Amino acid sequence: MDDRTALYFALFNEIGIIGQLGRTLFEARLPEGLLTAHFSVINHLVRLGDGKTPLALARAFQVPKTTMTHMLSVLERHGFIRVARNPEDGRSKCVFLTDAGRAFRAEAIARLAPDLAVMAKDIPPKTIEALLPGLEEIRRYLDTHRP
Amino acid sequence: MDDRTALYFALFNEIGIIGQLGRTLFEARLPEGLLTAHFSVINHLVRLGDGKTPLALARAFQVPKTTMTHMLSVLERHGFIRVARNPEDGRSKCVFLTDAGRAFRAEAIARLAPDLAVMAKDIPPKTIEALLPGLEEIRRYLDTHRP
DNA sequence: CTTGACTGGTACGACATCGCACTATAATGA
DNA sequence: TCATTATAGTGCGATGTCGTACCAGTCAAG
Repeated sequence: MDDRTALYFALFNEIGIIGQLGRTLFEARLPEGLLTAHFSVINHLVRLGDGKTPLALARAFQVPKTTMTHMLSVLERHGFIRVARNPEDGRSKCVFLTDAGRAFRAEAIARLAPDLAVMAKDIPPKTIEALLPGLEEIRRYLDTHRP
Repeated sequence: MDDRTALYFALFNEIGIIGQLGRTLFEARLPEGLLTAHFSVINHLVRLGDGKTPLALARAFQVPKTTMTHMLSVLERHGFIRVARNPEDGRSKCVFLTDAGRAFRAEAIARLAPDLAVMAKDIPPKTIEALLPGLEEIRRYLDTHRP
């Protein structure tokens, strides 16, 4: 493997490990039976607005639509979302947040915050700020160059 | 959510998305039925030496030992590893790479290299080099502060 | 030794993810 | 209009992940 390949390979390796460890850490703070994947959907709807269709969400998360169907059913069972038919397209639906959904997100973030505060003692905010622009650039690249 | 929490939160968010997109990209280059998780185990054995026990691998990847049992059975079925009993502990086993396993890793990397070469046009190696130290620092922190 | 606690691995069941096939609705075009 | 094609969502089966319970082997106390 040549040096350049090794460099990019190392990047994805580090990111994969951090993602795994971070996910495990976060899920230890979530209510029983809820995963990071579920939180991510709620978080997405809060940040970018609800009313999205299931297919739009599946595309945003780069998962098959069957996976999204299942995730939404879990979220609906917990009362975090409400799924209504799409008035503009009879085939489609629209996903709306409920108050419980917003509360779930707020509480999950509040539960995680202390861990991040501890982490900040070892990894100062300056380090994070320095990393984010590069990571965002890579994310944008991958997002626009999907297979 | 206060600014500092938001900063660290954004970091894990970006890393999660990049991990997801990178994984999808990589798996499109792997043979049918093999996932990044399987490749990672082989890659780990090549880089850090084989002969590890299943439990040591499970800890290294931060997955339950039952998950590792399953992953190893898949790799053994493909002929990529050989599992022998541990001469030093009758309860335990040792995992060894086969030639097919090393070949699988080499081919997977070769298949991914062109994608990385294309990526390098938009995201120069300099950017990656600038990111890696910070990411490694975060990875080490999380690795030594597991729940 | 023998007993009791501990550790490495696995069997099994529950849930998550995902590909395939199918239905219902929409859009297109002859 | 009506037939064809495309799109949104779901049911189902296969596989991956993981918690619990269990067995076999090890270790430590006595």
